[in-house]
Amino acid sequence: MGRPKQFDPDVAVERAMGVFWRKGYAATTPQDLVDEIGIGKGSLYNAFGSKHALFELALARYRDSQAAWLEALLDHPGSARDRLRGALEALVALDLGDPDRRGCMAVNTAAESAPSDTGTADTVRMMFARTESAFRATVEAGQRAGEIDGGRDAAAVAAWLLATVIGMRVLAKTDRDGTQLRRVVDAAMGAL
Amino acid sequence: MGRPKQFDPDVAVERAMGVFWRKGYAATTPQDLVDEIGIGKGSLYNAFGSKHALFELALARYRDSQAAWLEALLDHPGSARDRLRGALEALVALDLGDPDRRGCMAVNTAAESAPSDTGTADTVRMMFARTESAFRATVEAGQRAGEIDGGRDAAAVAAWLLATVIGMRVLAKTDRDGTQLRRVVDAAMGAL
DNA sequence: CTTGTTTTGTACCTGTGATTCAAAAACATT
DNA sequence: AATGTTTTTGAATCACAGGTACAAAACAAG
Repeated sequence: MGRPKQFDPDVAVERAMGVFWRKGYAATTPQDLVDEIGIGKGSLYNAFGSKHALFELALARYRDSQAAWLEALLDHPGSARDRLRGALEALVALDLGDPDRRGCMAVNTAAESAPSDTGTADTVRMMFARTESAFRATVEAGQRAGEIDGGRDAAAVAAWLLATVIGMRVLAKTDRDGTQLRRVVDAAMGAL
Repeated sequence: MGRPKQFDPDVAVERAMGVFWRKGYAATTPQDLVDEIGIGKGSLYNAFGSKHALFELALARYRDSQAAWLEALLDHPGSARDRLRGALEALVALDLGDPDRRGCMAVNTAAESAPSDTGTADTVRMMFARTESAFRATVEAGQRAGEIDGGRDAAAVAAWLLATVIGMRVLAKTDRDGTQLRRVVDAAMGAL
């Protein structure tokens, strides 16, 4: 059945994800990719077809891992408010801990490519929808537990939390010391 | 004093702003720019030096016009809450009214270029700071008027409003019918 | 009307982006 | 060992990005 691959495509997608994440789609060159992945151009195009196809794989992988990460965080034991605060603080720590300050790959992609690239826009929308759903479930749990005002529209609160998080992840790219981000978390939790 | 320019540099910067705004920095070519501005390449490079220099001018123009627009909105008569809601709704209308769904050029730039391009990152930070200041002044006015809880940290609330707006402008690029955006406004005002 | 200055249009150039191709290499099957 | 299939390597391709060079053109000053 032919010569076996000398590299793991999953690893290659993951490395590609790192490059696209840091540099953005348009600014990433095939040379950047082969340098990072450690394979030849022929192998890359044989395996993935095009830069854009590889990007879609990388973005889908980002979406899945990121969404799972957030969902796991919100699924922790504890009160709904604590879980929400914990998730926001974890996001702040994640963004501030990244020496490259890449922010969120989905947000970056939305800003760079949507709506002209409908394929990636769909993937981004999908991730936003998953995030919003996770927030909504937590908010509704908080309402049932009496921690959050039941009169509020949970769907609207979830959309607002999503917007807050997206904004934070953009701010993470320009905020140097993180005070701005921490303020956002405090004010958001105070407003909840 | 030499041959006079056959084009208005201000108009040229404004048109360049439109192209960069729609396509992003990396994806915009000098050819795109001369096509849109309607001048030759020689004139473009003679007048502006480089693609990047022109981008900085375009971004600075965006920052000034956008910040002034928001400040004027928040400076309207009426209660602080009404002014805040009015500003958010105006932003929603602005974003949904754009057939290209370009969102906010500063946000797009932050996502695409910060923090690797420190020059543009500074311009973006400057615009964020102006926006945050305008929000803060409005929030403080609301606190003095008793419309907003005086116990809240106005700076934190302003940062949180900034994050909310940034998030909305990213969502504007993927949200098709605008229901998501309107929900964000409702929930944010309800939480204030 | 000459001179000096600045702009303009066109041609040009170098590098690289994205992709393809040919041929050799590494397997499985028979 | 011969064959068929798939991958790898590395060169080659082709267009275009980003910018430069230069001569002609359009002005002001004297």
